[in-house]
Amino acid sequence: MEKGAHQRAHLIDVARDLFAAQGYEATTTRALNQAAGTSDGLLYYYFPHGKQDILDTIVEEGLTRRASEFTVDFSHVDSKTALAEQLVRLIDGVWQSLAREDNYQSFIITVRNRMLLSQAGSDWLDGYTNGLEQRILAGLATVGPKLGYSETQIPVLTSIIAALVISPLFTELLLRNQRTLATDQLTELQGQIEFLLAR
Amino acid sequence: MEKGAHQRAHLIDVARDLFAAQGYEATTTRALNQAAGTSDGLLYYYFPHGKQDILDTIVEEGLTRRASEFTVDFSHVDSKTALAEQLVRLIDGVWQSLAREDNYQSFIITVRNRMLLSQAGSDWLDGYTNGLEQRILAGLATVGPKLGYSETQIPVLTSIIAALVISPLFTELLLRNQRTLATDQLTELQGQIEFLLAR
DNA sequence: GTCTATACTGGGATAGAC
DNA sequence: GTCTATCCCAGTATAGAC
Repeated sequence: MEKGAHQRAHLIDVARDLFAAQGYEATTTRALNQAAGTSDGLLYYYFPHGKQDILDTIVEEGLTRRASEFTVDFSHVDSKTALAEQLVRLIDGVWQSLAREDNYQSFIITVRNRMLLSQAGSDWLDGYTNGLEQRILAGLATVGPKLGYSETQIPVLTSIIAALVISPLFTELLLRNQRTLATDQLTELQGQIEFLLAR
Repeated sequence: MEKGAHQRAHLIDVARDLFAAQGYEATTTRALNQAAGTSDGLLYYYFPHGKQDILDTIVEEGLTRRASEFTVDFSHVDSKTALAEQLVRLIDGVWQSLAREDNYQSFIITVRNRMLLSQAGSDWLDGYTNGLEQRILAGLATVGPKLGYSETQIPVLTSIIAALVISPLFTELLLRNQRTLATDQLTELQGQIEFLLAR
C-alpha cells in the first residue's frame, strides 16, 4: 500500500476506535488527528467532507463485509439434535464475527448514529438481520420436512428462532455494553432452541 | 404551575423533541433556546450543569414512569387460547405506551446516548426489559401448571416469549425507525405465541 | 426570582505555505 | 501530500438588569 492509502486507512482505524469508545460526536477531530499522529488539515485532504465522511466510510465497510460471513452447512443434518447443533453453530458464528473489533464497532456506530446516516448506510443492519433469518429459513426448508415439520410450521419456527438470535444481540451489545455472549447465555439459547425443536 | 416550573418543563419538552429528532449532540443549546423562545443564559438558571443536565432529566423521567405501566391480569386465564390472548394484550400495551411521544423519545434517546449516561441512567432500559420478562414469568407461573406446563418448561417458555417481544422493539424502533407495530406484525407475533404454547 | 447580554473556550473546517 | 495559521460557530458561563 502506498503512503497515501496507508494514511487514509490509518485515520479510519483510529476513528473507528474512538467513535466506538466515546461516540461519534464526542470524538473531536483534533483528538483524532493527535491519536493518528497527523496534522489537523490532513484529514480534509483524505475526507473532503470531514468527520461525517469518515463515519460514512466506516459504516459502508460494515456493509460490504457482512455478505461473506457465516457459511453454515445444513446438508448433513438428519436429526433434531443435529439441527439444533447447526443453529447454535450459526449463532456462535454471528458472535464470533462481532468479536472482531471492526465488525463490532461498525454495528454499534451504525445503530447509535442511525439518524446521521444515509438510508443505504443504515439499511445494511436491517439487511444483516434479514439475511440471518433467510439463512435459517433456507436451512429449515431443506431439512425441515425430513424431520417432520410441516410446510406451515417452518416459517413460524424460523421467525421464532430469528427472534431468539436477534434479541440477545441488542440487549447485550447495546443495553449492557457486553461484547460477547457469556457461556451460560449460549447454553440458555441452546436450551431454547432444543425446546422449540422438540415437537 | 408557577412561571418558573413552567419554563423548566417547557425547556424539557422542547429538548426531548429536538434530541429525538436530531440527536443530542447535534442539538445546539442556541437552537434549543430559540425553539423554546427563551434566551441563551436562562437554560443555565434552570439546569446549572447545562445540556447534559437536561439529558439526564429526560432519561430519569423515562425511568420513573416505566414502573406504573401495563397491568395485565392473568388470574382468569384457564386455557391456552386465553393465555395467548393475555400475552398479546401485554405486547399491545408495550407498544401503546411507546406510541406516547415522550416515552418513545426517552427510549430512543437512552439507547443512542447510552455512553453519555450515568449507570443508573442507562439501567432503566435493561430493567424495563427484565421487568417485562418477570411479568411474563409471573403470569406463566400462576397459570402454567393448570395448563399442563411442567416446572422446567415454564422458564424456557418465558425466555422465548420475552425474546419474541423484545426483538421487534429493537428492529422496528431502532433499525427501521418505525414507531408502531404494524397489524400484520402483531398478527405474526400472535401466531408465534400460539405456535409456542401449543404443546 | 427571572431573565438578558456578552465574554470565553474549544471544535470543525479552510486557505495557503512548503 | 502534508502541515500551519486562522476563521467561524457552538457550548458554557457569568455579571448584572428588571
